[in-house]
Amino acid sequence: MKQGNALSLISRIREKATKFIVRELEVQGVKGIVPSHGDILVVLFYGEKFTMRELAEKIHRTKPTVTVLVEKLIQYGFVEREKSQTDNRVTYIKLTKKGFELKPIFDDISGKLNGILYGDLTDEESVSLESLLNRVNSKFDITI
Amino acid sequence: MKQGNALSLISRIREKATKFIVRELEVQGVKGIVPSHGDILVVLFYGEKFTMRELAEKIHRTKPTVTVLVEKLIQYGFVEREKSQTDNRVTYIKLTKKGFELKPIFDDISGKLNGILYGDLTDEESVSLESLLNRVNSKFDITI
DNA sequence: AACAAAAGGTTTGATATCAAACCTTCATGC
DNA sequence: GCATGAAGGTTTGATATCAAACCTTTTGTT
Repeated sequence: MKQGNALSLISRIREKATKFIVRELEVQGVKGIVPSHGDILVVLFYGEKFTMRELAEKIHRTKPTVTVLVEKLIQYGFVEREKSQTDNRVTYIKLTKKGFELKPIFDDISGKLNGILYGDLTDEESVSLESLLNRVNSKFDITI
Repeated sequence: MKQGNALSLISRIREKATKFIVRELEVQGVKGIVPSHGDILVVLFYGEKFTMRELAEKIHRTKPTVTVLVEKLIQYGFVEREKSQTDNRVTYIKLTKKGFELKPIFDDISGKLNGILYGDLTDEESVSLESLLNRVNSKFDITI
Protein backbone atom coordinates (compact mmCIF):
# COMPACT_ATOMS: atom_id res chain seq x y z
CA MET A 1 0.00 0.00 0.00
CA LYS A 2 2.46 2.62 1.21
CA GLN A 3 5.09 2.06 -1.40
CA GLY A 4 7.25 4.85 -0.16
CA ASN A 5 8.47 6.41 -3.34
CA ALA A 6 6.82 9.78 -2.90
CA LEU A 7 10.12 11.33 -1.90
CA SER A 8 11.83 9.94 -4.96
CA LEU A 9 9.08 11.35 -7.16
CA ILE A 10 9.32 14.68 -5.39
CA SER A 11 13.05 14.82 -6.02
CA ARG A 12 12.67 14.01 -9.67
CA ILE A 13 9.87 16.47 -10.25
CA ARG A 14 11.91 19.18 -8.63
CA GLU A 15 14.94 18.44 -10.77
CA LYS A 16 12.96 18.37 -13.95
CA ALA A 17 11.27 21.63 -13.06
CA THR A 18 14.67 23.18 -12.37
CA LYS A 19 16.04 22.01 -15.70
CA PHE A 20 12.93 23.23 -17.46
CA ILE A 21 13.28 26.70 -15.96
CA VAL A 22 16.96 26.95 -16.82
CA ARG A 23 16.37 25.81 -20.37
CA GLU A 24 13.42 28.15 -20.92
CA LEU A 25 15.46 31.07 -19.64
CA GLU A 26 18.24 30.22 -22.05
CA VAL A 27 15.81 29.87 -24.93
CA GLN A 28 14.52 33.35 -24.15
CA GLY A 29 18.04 34.70 -24.13
CA VAL A 30 18.63 34.86 -20.39
CA LYS A 31 21.87 33.03 -19.68
CA GLY A 32 23.68 32.17 -16.50
CA ILE A 33 20.57 32.47 -14.36
CA VAL A 34 19.55 29.57 -12.16
CA PRO A 35 16.25 29.18 -10.34
CA SER A 36 17.57 30.71 -7.14
CA HIS A 37 18.42 33.88 -9.01
CA GLY A 38 14.95 33.69 -10.45
CA ASP A 39 13.49 33.36 -6.98
CA ILE A 40 15.17 36.60 -5.96
CA LEU A 41 13.95 38.38 -9.07
CA VAL A 42 10.43 37.14 -8.50
CA VAL A 43 10.50 38.49 -4.96
CA LEU A 44 11.64 41.84 -6.32
CA PHE A 45 8.88 41.88 -8.94
CA TYR A 46 6.38 42.14 -6.12
CA GLY A 47 8.04 44.65 -3.81
CA GLU A 48 10.18 47.72 -4.19
CA LYS A 49 13.26 46.75 -2.21
CA PHE A 50 14.37 44.12 0.25
CA THR A 51 17.30 43.61 2.57
CA MET A 52 19.66 40.69 2.14
CA ARG A 53 18.18 38.99 5.17
CA GLU A 54 14.65 39.41 3.86
CA LEU A 55 15.65 37.93 0.53
CA ALA A 56 17.32 35.00 2.27
CA GLU A 57 14.17 34.28 4.25
CA LYS A 58 11.88 34.56 1.27
CA ILE A 59 13.84 32.27 -1.01
CA HIS A 60 14.79 29.87 1.80
CA ARG A 61 18.52 30.23 1.40
CA THR A 62 21.25 31.36 3.80
CA LYS A 63 22.72 34.84 3.85
CA PRO A 64 26.07 33.84 2.32
CA THR A 65 24.24 32.18 -0.54
CA VAL A 66 22.18 35.29 -1.15
CA THR A 67 25.34 37.38 -1.13
CA VAL A 68 26.74 35.29 -3.97
CA LEU A 69 23.47 35.23 -5.88
CA VAL A 70 22.97 38.97 -5.62
CA GLU A 71 26.55 39.62 -6.72
CA LYS A 72 25.85 37.74 -9.89
CA LEU A 73 22.59 39.57 -10.46
CA ILE A 74 24.43 42.87 -10.02
CA GLN A 75 27.11 41.70 -12.42
CA TYR A 76 24.41 41.01 -15.01
CA GLY A 77 22.85 44.39 -14.31
CA PHE A 78 19.49 43.04 -13.14
CA VAL A 79 19.59 44.47 -9.61
CA GLU A 80 21.44 47.14 -7.67
CA ARG A 81 22.36 47.93 -4.10
CA GLU A 82 21.08 50.86 -2.09
CA LYS A 83 22.50 51.68 1.31
CA SER A 84 19.98 52.35 4.04
CA GLN A 85 19.98 55.96 5.28
CA THR A 86 18.84 55.05 8.78
CA ASP A 87 20.92 51.93 9.49
CA ASN A 88 24.41 51.71 8.09
CA ARG A 89 24.46 47.93 8.39
CA VAL A 90 21.58 47.48 6.00
CA THR A 91 21.78 47.11 2.23
CA TYR A 92 18.65 47.18 0.13
CA ILE A 93 18.44 45.31 -3.14
CA LYS A 94 16.19 46.59 -5.90
CA LEU A 95 15.55 45.87 -9.56
CA THR A 96 17.14 47.90 -12.32
CA LYS A 97 15.25 48.79 -15.47
CA LYS A 98 16.92 45.83 -17.16
CA GLY A 99 15.74 43.64 -14.30
CA PHE A 100 12.16 44.79 -14.68
CA GLU A 101 12.26 43.83 -18.31
CA LEU A 102 12.61 40.18 -17.31
CA LYS A 103 9.16 40.09 -15.75
CA PRO A 104 7.22 39.08 -18.87
CA ILE A 105 9.71 36.29 -19.50
CA PHE A 106 9.28 35.00 -15.99
CA ASP A 107 5.52 35.24 -16.23
CA ASP A 108 5.63 33.22 -19.39
CA ILE A 109 7.83 30.52 -17.91
CA SER A 110 5.74 30.41 -14.79
CA GLY A 111 2.65 29.90 -16.91
CA LYS A 112 4.25 27.10 -18.87
CA LEU A 113 5.44 25.46 -15.70
CA ASN A 114 2.00 25.53 -14.17
CA GLY A 115 0.72 24.08 -17.40
CA ILE A 116 2.99 21.10 -16.94
CA LEU A 117 2.34 20.76 -13.24
CA TYR A 118 -1.43 21.11 -13.32
CA GLY A 119 -2.27 20.64 -16.97
CA ASP A 120 -3.42 17.06 -16.73
CA LEU A 121 -5.12 17.43 -13.38
CA THR A 122 -8.69 18.46 -12.75
CA ASP A 123 -9.27 21.40 -10.45
CA GLU A 124 -10.23 18.96 -7.77
CA GLU A 125 -7.07 16.96 -8.22
CA SER A 126 -4.93 20.08 -8.19
CA VAL A 127 -6.44 21.15 -4.89
CA SER A 128 -6.00 17.64 -3.56
CA LEU A 129 -2.34 17.53 -4.56
CA GLU A 130 -1.54 20.84 -2.93
CA SER A 131 -3.47 19.91 0.16
CA LEU A 132 -1.63 16.63 0.54
CA LEU A 133 1.74 18.30 -0.05
CA ASN A 134 0.85 20.92 2.49
CA ARG A 135 0.07 18.32 5.09
CA VAL A 136 3.32 16.46 4.45
CA ASN A 137 5.23 19.71 4.62
CA SER A 138 3.57 20.67 7.89
CA LYS A 139 4.23 17.23 9.31
CA PHE A 140 7.91 17.79 8.75
CA ASP A 141 7.76 21.06 10.63
CA ILE A 142 6.19 19.58 13.71
CA THR A 143 8.32 16.45 13.61
CA ILE A 144 11.76 17.84 13.08
CA MET B 1 -8.29 27.38 -7.72
CA LYS B 2 -4.92 26.50 -9.16
CA GLN B 3 -2.77 28.42 -6.75
CA GLY B 4 0.44 27.18 -8.22
CA ASN B 5 2.55 26.59 -5.16
CA ALA B 6 2.92 22.85 -5.55
CA LEU B 7 6.46 23.28 -6.80
CA SER B 8 7.38 25.43 -3.85
CA LEU B 9 5.98 22.82 -1.49
CA ILE B 10 7.83 20.11 -3.34
CA SER B 11 11.11 21.98 -2.98
CA ARG B 12 10.61 22.54 0.70
CA ILE B 13 9.61 18.98 1.44
CA ARG B 14 12.65 17.75 -0.39
CA GLU B 15 14.97 20.04 1.54
CA LYS B 16 13.49 19.11 4.86
CA ALA B 17 13.75 15.43 4.02
CA THR B 18 17.39 15.92 3.06
CA LYS B 19 18.16 17.71 6.31
CA PHE B 20 16.32 15.07 8.26
CA ILE B 21 18.35 12.28 6.67
CA VAL B 22 21.65 14.06 7.25
CA ARG B 23 20.80 14.77 10.86
CA GLU B 24 19.60 11.24 11.58
CA LEU B 25 22.79 9.84 10.10
CA GLU B 26 24.84 12.09 12.32
CA VAL B 27 22.82 11.15 15.37
CA GLN B 28 23.53 7.52 14.62
CA GLY B 29 27.24 8.24 14.32
CA VAL B 30 27.53 8.34 10.54
CA LYS B 31 29.23 11.61 9.63
CA GLY B 32 30.07 13.23 6.34
CA ILE B 33 27.45 11.26 4.45
CA VAL B 34 24.88 13.12 2.39
CA PRO B 35 21.76 11.65 0.82
CA SER B 36 23.46 10.99 -2.50
CA HIS B 37 26.01 8.81 -0.76
CA GLY B 38 23.09 7.16 0.93
CA ASP B 39 21.42 6.58 -2.42
CA ILE B 40 24.49 4.71 -3.62
CA LEU B 41 24.64 2.61 -0.46
CA VAL B 42 20.95 1.77 -0.75
CA VAL B 43 21.48 0.59 -4.31
CA LEU B 44 24.32 -1.59 -3.10
CA PHE B 45 22.21 -3.05 -0.29
CA TYR B 46 20.03 -4.66 -2.93
CA GLY B 47 22.60 -5.97 -5.41
CA GLU B 48 26.07 -7.40 -5.24
CA LYS B 49 28.01 -5.00 -7.41
CA PHE B 50 27.36 -2.23 -9.90
CA THR B 51 29.40 -0.29 -12.43
CA MET B 52 29.86 3.46 -12.11
CA ARG B 53 27.50 4.03 -14.99
CA GLU B 54 24.83 1.85 -13.43
CA LEU B 55 25.12 3.71 -10.15
CA ALA B 56 24.86 7.01 -11.95
CA GLU B 57 21.67 5.92 -13.67
CA LYS B 58 20.10 4.52 -10.56
CA ILE B 59 20.71 7.56 -8.37
CA HIS B 60 20.02 10.02 -11.19
CA ARG B 61 23.39 11.72 -11.08
CA THR B 62 26.11 12.17 -13.69
CA LYS B 63 29.20 10.01 -13.92
CA PRO B 64 31.61 12.68 -12.62
CA THR B 65 29.39 13.17 -9.61
CA VAL B 66 29.35 9.46 -8.90
CA THR B 67 33.13 9.37 -9.20
CA VAL B 68 33.40 11.95 -6.43
CA LEU B 69 30.75 10.29 -4.28
CA VAL B 70 32.31 6.85 -4.57
CA GLU B 71 35.75 8.24 -3.76
CA LYS B 72 34.39 9.53 -0.51
CA LEU B 73 32.66 6.25 0.27
CA ILE B 74 35.93 4.42 -0.37
CA GLN B 75 37.74 6.90 1.83
CA TYR B 76 35.30 6.11 4.65
CA GLY B 77 35.71 2.42 3.98
CA PHE B 78 32.09 1.72 3.11
CA VAL B 79 32.67 0.49 -0.45
CA GLU B 80 35.52 -0.83 -2.57
CA ARG B 81 36.45 -1.10 -6.23
CA GLU B 82 36.78 -4.31 -8.17
CA LYS B 83 38.17 -4.33 -11.67
CA SER B 84 36.21 -6.30 -14.23
CA GLN B 85 38.02 -9.40 -15.51
CA THR B 86 36.35 -9.30 -18.89
CA ASP B 87 36.39 -5.57 -19.69
CA ASN B 88 39.30 -3.49 -18.54
CA ARG B 89 37.32 -0.28 -18.80
CA VAL B 90 34.81 -1.37 -16.22
CA THR B 91 35.06 -0.87 -12.46
CA TYR B 92 32.61 -2.53 -10.14
CA ILE B 93 31.68 -0.99 -6.82
CA LYS B 94 30.65 -3.22 -3.94
CA LEU B 95 30.01 -2.86 -0.24
CA THR B 96 32.62 -3.65 2.36
CA LYS B 97 31.72 -5.34 5.63
CA LYS B 98 31.68 -1.91 7.23
CA GLY B 99 29.33 -0.76 4.52
CA PHE B 100 26.93 -3.62 5.13
CA GLU B 101 26.77 -2.68 8.76
CA LEU B 102 25.06 0.55 7.81
CA LYS B 103 21.99 -1.22 6.49
CA PRO B 104 20.05 -1.35 9.78
CA ILE B 105 20.70 2.35 10.26
CA PHE B 106 19.40 3.14 6.81
CA ASP B 107 16.38 0.93 7.32
CA ASP B 108 15.63 2.76 10.52
CA ILE B 109 15.93 6.19 8.93
CA SER B 110 13.88 5.09 5.97
CA GLY B 111 11.16 3.93 8.33
CA LYS B 112 11.16 7.19 10.22
CA LEU B 113 11.07 9.14 6.99
CA ASN B 114 8.09 7.21 5.72
CA GLY B 115 6.46 7.83 9.06
CA ILE B 116 6.77 11.54 8.50
CA LEU B 117 5.76 11.40 4.86
CA TYR B 118 2.78 9.09 5.22
CA GLY B 119 2.11 9.12 8.94
CA ASP B 120 -0.81 11.54 8.83
CA LEU B 121 -2.28 10.24 5.60
CA THR B 122 -4.78 7.45 5.22
CA ASP B 123 -3.87 4.59 2.92
CA GLU B 124 -6.17 6.08 0.36
CA GLU B 125 -4.56 9.48 0.62
CA SER B 126 -1.08 7.97 0.37
CA VAL B 127 -2.02 6.21 -2.82
CA SER B 128 -3.62 9.38 -4.12
CA LEU B 129 -0.52 11.44 -3.38
CA GLU B 130 1.79 9.03 -5.13
CA SER B 131 -0.55 8.73 -8.05
CA LEU B 132 -0.78 12.49 -8.50
CA LEU B 133 2.99 12.87 -8.19
CA ASN B 134 3.45 10.12 -10.71
CA ARG B 135 1.22 11.86 -13.17
CA VAL B 136 3.00 15.17 -12.75
CA ASN B 137 6.35 13.44 -13.13
CA SER B 138 5.22 11.69 -16.30
CA LYS B 139 3.83 14.90 -17.68
CA PHE B 140 7.27 16.43 -17.40
CA ASP B 141 8.75 13.54 -19.33
CA ILE B 142 6.41 13.89 -22.25
CA THR B 143 6.53 17.68 -22.27
CA ILE B 144 10.21 18.34 -22.03
C1' DA C 1 28.73 56.60 29.41
C1' DA C 2 30.59 52.25 28.64
C1' DC C 3 30.55 47.72 27.76
C1' DA C 4 28.17 43.54 26.21
C1' DA C 5 25.10 41.43 23.20
C1' DA C 6 22.62 41.22 19.02
C1' DA C 7 21.90 41.97 14.13
C1' DG C 8 23.26 42.81 9.12
C1' DG C 9 26.48 41.28 5.77
C1' DT C 10 30.57 39.42 3.88
C1' DT C 11 34.57 36.25 3.75
C1' DT C 12 36.55 31.67 4.14
C1' DG C 13 36.66 26.96 3.44
C1' DA C 14 34.42 22.95 2.04
C1' DT C 15 31.39 20.00 -0.89
C1' DA C 16 27.99 18.27 -4.23
C1' DT C 17 27.02 18.89 -8.75
C1' DC C 18 27.39 19.38 -13.71
C1' DA C 19 29.23 20.14 -18.63
C1' DA C 20 33.02 19.59 -21.44
C1' DA C 21 37.24 17.66 -22.41
C1' DC C 22 40.06 13.84 -22.01
C1' DC C 23 42.22 9.02 -21.73
C1' DT C 24 41.61 3.91 -22.24
C1' DT C 25 39.68 0.15 -23.92
C1' DC C 26 36.42 -2.29 -26.67
C1' DA C 27 33.57 -2.94 -30.91
C1' DT C 28 32.53 -2.42 -35.76
C1' DG C 29 33.17 -1.81 -40.64
C1' DC C 30 35.82 -2.22 -44.51
C1' DG D 1 43.87 -6.47 -39.47
C1' DC D 2 43.51 -1.81 -39.00
C1' DA D 3 41.16 2.55 -38.42
C1' DT D 4 37.21 4.86 -36.68
C1' DG D 5 33.80 5.31 -33.55
C1' DA D 6 31.54 4.09 -29.20
C1' DA D 7 31.59 3.26 -24.27
C1' DG D 8 33.50 3.41 -19.36
C1' DG D 9 35.64 6.50 -16.21
C1' DT D 10 38.25 10.32 -14.62
C1' DT D 11 39.94 15.11 -14.71
C1' DT D 12 39.15 20.07 -15.16
C1' DG D 13 36.79 24.11 -14.37
C1' DA D 14 32.87 26.35 -12.74
C1' DT D 15 28.93 27.28 -9.53
C1' DA D 16 25.40 27.02 -5.91
C1' DT D 17 25.24 26.07 -1.34
C1' DC D 18 26.16 25.96 3.56
C1' DA D 19 28.49 26.38 8.31
C1' DA D 20 31.59 28.92 10.84
C1' DA D 21 34.20 32.81 11.56
C1' DC D 22 34.53 37.53 11.07
C1' DC D 23 33.74 42.79 10.79
C1' DT D 24 30.77 46.66 11.49
C1' DT D 25 26.99 48.91 13.38
C1' DT D 26 23.18 49.14 16.44
C1' DT D 27 20.78 48.09 20.67
C1' DG D 28 20.44 47.01 25.49
C1' DT D 29 22.10 46.87 30.26
C1' DT D 30 23.98 48.56 34.09
